[in-house]
This record gives sequence, structure tokens and C-alpha cells, in this order.
Amino acid sequence: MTIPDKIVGANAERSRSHNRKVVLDRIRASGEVGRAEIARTSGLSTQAVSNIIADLLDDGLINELGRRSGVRGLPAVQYGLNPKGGFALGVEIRPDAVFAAAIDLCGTPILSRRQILFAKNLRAVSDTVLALSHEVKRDVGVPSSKLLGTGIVMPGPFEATGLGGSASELPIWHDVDPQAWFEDLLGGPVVVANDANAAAVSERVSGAAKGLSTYAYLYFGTGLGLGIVQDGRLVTGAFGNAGEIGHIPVPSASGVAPLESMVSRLSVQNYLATAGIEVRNSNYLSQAYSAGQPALMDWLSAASGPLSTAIAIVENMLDPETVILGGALPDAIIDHFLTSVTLPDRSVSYRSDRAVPRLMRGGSGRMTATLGGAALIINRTFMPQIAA
Amino acid sequence: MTIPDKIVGANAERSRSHNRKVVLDRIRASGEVGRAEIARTSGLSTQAVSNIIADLLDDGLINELGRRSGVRGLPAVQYGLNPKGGFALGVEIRPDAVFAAAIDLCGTPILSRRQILFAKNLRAVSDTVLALSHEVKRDVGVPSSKLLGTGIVMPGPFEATGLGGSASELPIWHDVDPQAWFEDLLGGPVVVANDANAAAVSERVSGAAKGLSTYAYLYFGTGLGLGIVQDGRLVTGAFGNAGEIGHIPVPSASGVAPLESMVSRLSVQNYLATAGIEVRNSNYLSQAYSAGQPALMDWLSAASGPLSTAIAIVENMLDPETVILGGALPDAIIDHFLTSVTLPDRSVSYRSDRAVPRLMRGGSGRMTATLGGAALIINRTFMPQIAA
DNA sequence: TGCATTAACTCAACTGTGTTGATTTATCAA
DNA sequence: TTGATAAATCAACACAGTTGAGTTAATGCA
Repeated sequence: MTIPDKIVGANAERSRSHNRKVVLDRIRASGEVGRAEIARTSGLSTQAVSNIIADLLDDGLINELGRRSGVRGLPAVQYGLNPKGGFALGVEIRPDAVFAAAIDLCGTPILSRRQILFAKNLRAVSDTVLALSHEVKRDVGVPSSKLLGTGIVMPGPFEATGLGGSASELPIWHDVDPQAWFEDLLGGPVVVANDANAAAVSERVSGAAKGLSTYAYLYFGTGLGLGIVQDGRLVTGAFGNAGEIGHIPVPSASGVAPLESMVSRLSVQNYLATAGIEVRNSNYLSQAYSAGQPALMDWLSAASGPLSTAIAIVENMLDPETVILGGALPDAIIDHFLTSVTLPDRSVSYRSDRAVPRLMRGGSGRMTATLGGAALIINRTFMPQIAA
Repeated sequence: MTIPDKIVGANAERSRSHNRKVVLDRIRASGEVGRAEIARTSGLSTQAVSNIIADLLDDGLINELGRRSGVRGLPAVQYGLNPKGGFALGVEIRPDAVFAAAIDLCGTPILSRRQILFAKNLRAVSDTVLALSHEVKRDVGVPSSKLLGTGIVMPGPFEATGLGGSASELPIWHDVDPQAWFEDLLGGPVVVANDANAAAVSERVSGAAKGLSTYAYLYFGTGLGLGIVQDGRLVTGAFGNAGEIGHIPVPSASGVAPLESMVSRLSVQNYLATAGIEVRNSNYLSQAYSAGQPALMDWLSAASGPLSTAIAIVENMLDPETVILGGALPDAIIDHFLTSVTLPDRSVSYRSDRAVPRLMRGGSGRMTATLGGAALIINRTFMPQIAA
């Protein structure tokens, strides 16, 4: 579940792989750059950059974008990412269905599919994932050879912990390492993460966190999750279960309760259920919010306090550039939180010289985490590292 | 205050520097290894390892330790770290005094000094730091040329935040970047961090976290701090202020209060003060604890709850291998907490297959953070990275 | 208009570092 | 004693980045 490619020694080949990523990352960051500038910002010689650029052009990962003039000297040939140069697959395994999506090298979603999960055994899950990923690969409009890898998203926590009841706690994964299993099944690089982590990385690849490298993402799933990104890398903890913020105890009307008992999709549903309202489909909450439905409004104001606490905890513990709110709740409700939350003054994030807002809205909707799975792969493609 | 050496391109020279660290780190981890084994575990050829070992021997960083026999084949020549191969300086700047210490390559403390701070202006602090570091370098018994760098420890938070009142908030550092300033003053590599982060890294270099790479350290300073280590690197946040756990709001008798108002050295002092007891010197708490002084015992039982909450938060948010408790409180009191704290069942850290205890005691005493400053440098010496 | 200046880029020789495969050395085991 | 085993060395080689000289194509000034 973590992504810490083992640190190994460097040799010529691995250095080149590292440097390709360095160059690729500068191109992505700038949108459009010339070789000389890449050389200046990367600590490589122009010659080295030239050679790597030639490689990347050969591989179709980048495009030539004409020359930039306006300054003295020979106009620099500009390069930019080629969206069709590669794509990544995201596969999200939920208790009732499997979702799959593809995004291109620039992080733009290409297509998505879903399929009901008829049984919860390893065989059924594997078959569904395999069928779905084949389907997406076939329809994606880019040669399969350009598949960079697959990001598998499934609910944490991973391995046996004190937090029961999650889908991945099903006997399926007790004896099987998901990463190895899917690498074997799908035949390319595979990364496994939970929904919050996937969603967090997604923001960096194509969302609110573009250009940021240290931030946190509060993910409204069934529960409440947290994705922590430091220097462009996920902070996943020792066993891949970091970010289980929903389980921390916070003050509540009845003493102390887990945060996610007050702030999560499940908690709205429970709250509305006690008012005799059943959340039938995914649009219900959105409509109820527009209609100003009283029970929902009550929940919202009840949830604001604990959510503020959560943000205070995240800010003070992680000192992020920003905290992003997103996940499986309607945009409108997340926007509501953005304004209703009270950001504490006593926080390391309370500073006057901020370049980014303390709070932002990230991706939302039911595909957020699935797309995030693919984003894990794209992010890795651009993350310089010496690895085996 | 972060240590994120900028990611740059690799070349032959930087690869060698990276590989030296890879080799050095394996030697440290094993205590005693042969070249062939290093090669196997590092992804380098034996020849490359041989060349690097020759380099390291030349530089005096490692020693030859004879041959290991007992197996078939040519007995492997074993190598181990040479403690005298290098040393690091830690300098801690407190409101009233400056502490300095030196540790050797193996993390063993060599000597320490202190000096009262007569004024709090930049000049006075600089002079004191410079004088003290010269003194330590002179008396350390290892040539100054073997100084690997200096770790400066000062109370966070850094830069202007919503958390006032800390020493580094003094006007001194408003216009001056401490890292650049001390690099200029002391003339070698300098790392700046707060006490909790320094103490956390210290455990990894020579304490309870030896061999661990992902853990958290709850530091009892004047307030309550947290050092977060993931994959051997400090998680410092975007502005170096991650870990300000003392400021997060938790339930208290009077509603909600900052954690460190109940769990910190200052909070004991305040608590005892209301009972008419003044904490006069650093041994007082230790003696009071042995004597079973009622007011202190009251505070201890009052603090256990909030401390348990803090640990629950840390475990669930960071999924560490272990949580280490240490800092400026007597051993006995920290040991008391180790047993009095109730570890929540609902935690990602509640697992049966643990290799390390959930809770451990780390270094304590007044030099903990100072030694940690030096440990920052030692840790960096062994951390493989392609950097300029 | 012409020429100096500037900066990107290329070429070719060179350098540093790791890899490879054959060979040597030292110990264990039969 | 001899063969198996594994560490270590040697020497030729490959890869990738660097260096410095030379080329190209703009700008800016006379």
C-alpha cells in the first residue's frame, strides 16, 4: 500500500531514468519550456537535457511547440507534454461494484466504466477487475503499449488493525498481498492505495493542488479519510494506514465520539434516517441541499464543529500549504463547508503571507477516488527517484 | 527548517555521492558487513561496492574488522563504521541559554557545553553560538576537518503563524533566514529544526528508534511537540511547522482546551503553582515523583486522558511503527505515562503482529534536543539522495 | 542596413562511474 | 587431498553526463 520504491544504488541506467523524470517534471510544471531553461533549473548540462529531450520525443511523451522569441539570442524551441504519450488506469474496488477510469499523461480523464460486483470472493473480484481494465484499455484510444500502470483503490485500513468493518478487511486479502496479486493479474506496474490517498494525489496531478507539493486532503467517503502529501509523496505511514482521521475521538454532544460519526456520508444518512428520511440515490443529497431541507441543514450545522476540529488538527500536525475538501458528497455541500467551517486563529496555518487559501474544494463526485488511482501512476511517472 | 534538498539531475559525481550513502547506511544498519552482501542488498555490483569501500576507508569513515568464517568460500572481509570518522555538532538555542553538544559518527555523545544567553539580540546569540561551537570543536578530540555539519535547534513555530509566544518569534528571525545565517556564521552544512523534530531523529540515530524508519515522537518541552518521521525523513510540513500537536483542541474539564495546557512541562508547573508549589530546579519533579507528592500525582492522572487522546490522534493519522515519548521530563514520569496511558482499541496501531511496542520511552533530560540537533546531521550523512 | 551582442543549440572529445566476465584466493566438506 | 563454494580482484567495456569550441538566429544599437 505504500509506494516507497526501495532505495538502491545508482548506475548509468538508473541515473538516466531519474533524469528523464526530472526533465519530464519540469516540462509538466512549466507547461512549455526550452532545453536551456530545463538545464538551468535541473542542475544538468544543456547537452544532457538535449539528449533526454530527444529520447522523450522518440517515446512520444513530449511535443515540440515551436520557438519562443521576444528575447535576444537564438529563440528557444519549446516543449510540452503530449497528452497522448501515455495513460494510466485507475481501478476502484467497492463493496458493491468495481469502477475503472483512464487518464492521460496530463491528468485529463479519458473515459470511465463500472461493473456490479456479484460476489466478494477473490475470483469474482479479479475477474471483474480484469474484464473492466481490458475494456477500458480497448476503448481508450491510445495504444495499450502506452499504459504506464494501474492504480488500485480500495478501502483501508490494510492488514489487521483495531478498525474493523472495512471492505478490504474481508477475508479476501488476508493471505494475499493486493499489490503483488494485481501486478500478476494485470501485468504492469501496480500501486495500491485507499480512496483518500488516491484522491489526494489526484488533486496534484490535475486538480486544486496543481503546483503544490505539501498539502492535506480531507476525503468524505463512507467515513472520513485523510490524504497527506509531503514533497509530492504520500505519507502513508508504516503500514499504509496513515490518514484514518475519522477514527480519532472528538468532543460531541454525548461526550466523545469518533470524528466520522459526525462528519461523513454515513453520518448524514444516519442523521436523516432518524428523521425518517432515506437517502435513496446519489442525487438525493444534492437536491435536498438546494431545497434547504431542514434535517440536512441541521446535520450541516452539527457537522461544522467537528469538521473545524479536524481541520485544526490537520493544520497543526502537518502544516500543509492548504487543506483540500472533497470526496463523495455533492459540490454544493462541500462548498457549504468551505464557508461554514471556522478556521482557528491558533494554528500554524494562520499566517498573513499565504500564497494559497487555507481551505479549497477538490474533486468530488463518485469517480474522484477512481481517477485518483490513475493519478497515483501519473504522479509516479514524474517523481524523480533512483529505484530498481 | 525543512531539509528537502532540492531534487536535481543525476550525474556521475552525484551518483557516487548517493552510492556512498547507500553503502554507508547498510554498514550502519548491519554493524558489520562484507562487500558482497552490501552489493546484494544495494543493487550495486561487487566491484562498485569495492571501489566505494576503498574510498570510505581512505576517508576514515569505516574500519576493516577482520574476516568472517564459518561458511564455505572465501571469508568475507567485514567492515564497520569508524566512530572517529566524523562528528556532528548540535546547538540548541533556548530563551535563556545556548547548549552545544557533539556526537560521533555512530551517534554516541562525545561532550556537551552550555552558556548563559545575556541578551536576545542577533549579535549576542550569534556570538554565543560561535564561541560555544568553537569550544566544542576544540575539545572534541577529533580533527575539525571531520566535522560533518551543525544542527541548530530552536523552538518553533517558524515564520509568522497564529501561534505566538515562542522564542523564535522574537524579532531576531523576522528578517533573517536562520539556516543561511548559521551556515554563513559557522561555515559548514547547517540544518535547522525545532526541538521535537531534532529529538525524533536522535532516536533513529542512537536511541529507541534504531532500525525504524517510520515513527512519531511526542516531545515534552515547555509545550508539547511532535516529531514525525516517515521513511527516515522528517515530515516537517510546508513551512517546517508540522507537529504542533500541543495546540490542537481536546476535551477538558472546562470544555475544550489546547492539548499542551494539560500535557507539558509548563502545565505541570502551572498545576503545582496553584497548589502553592514552585518548581525551583530541574531535579524537583524527579524528587517529587519519587516522594509521591499528591499534587504531582493529581496532575499525572489528569494528564493521562489528554495524552491518550494525543496518542490516538497520532496513531490514526500517521500509522507509525511506534510512538516514542520523551523530552524534558524525568525518566520516571515518562515511564509513568507509558503505563498509565490507555491505548485505544480503535486504532490502526492495534494489531496483533507488532514487531515493536506501540509505545516506547525515548531519550529524556535536558540535552535530548541538543543531541538531536547533531543527530540531524548524522542522519543526513546516511540518507541516500541525489542532491546538488 | 549592418554589425555587435546575446542566447540556444550542436558537435566531438573527454571523464567519471558502474558493469561484465574471467581469474585468483581462501575456506569448508567429503 | 580434492572439489565445491563464495569473496574479491582485474581489465576491458559501456553508459551517461560534462566541457569547450563552434554554429545559428534572434535583438538592439549605430
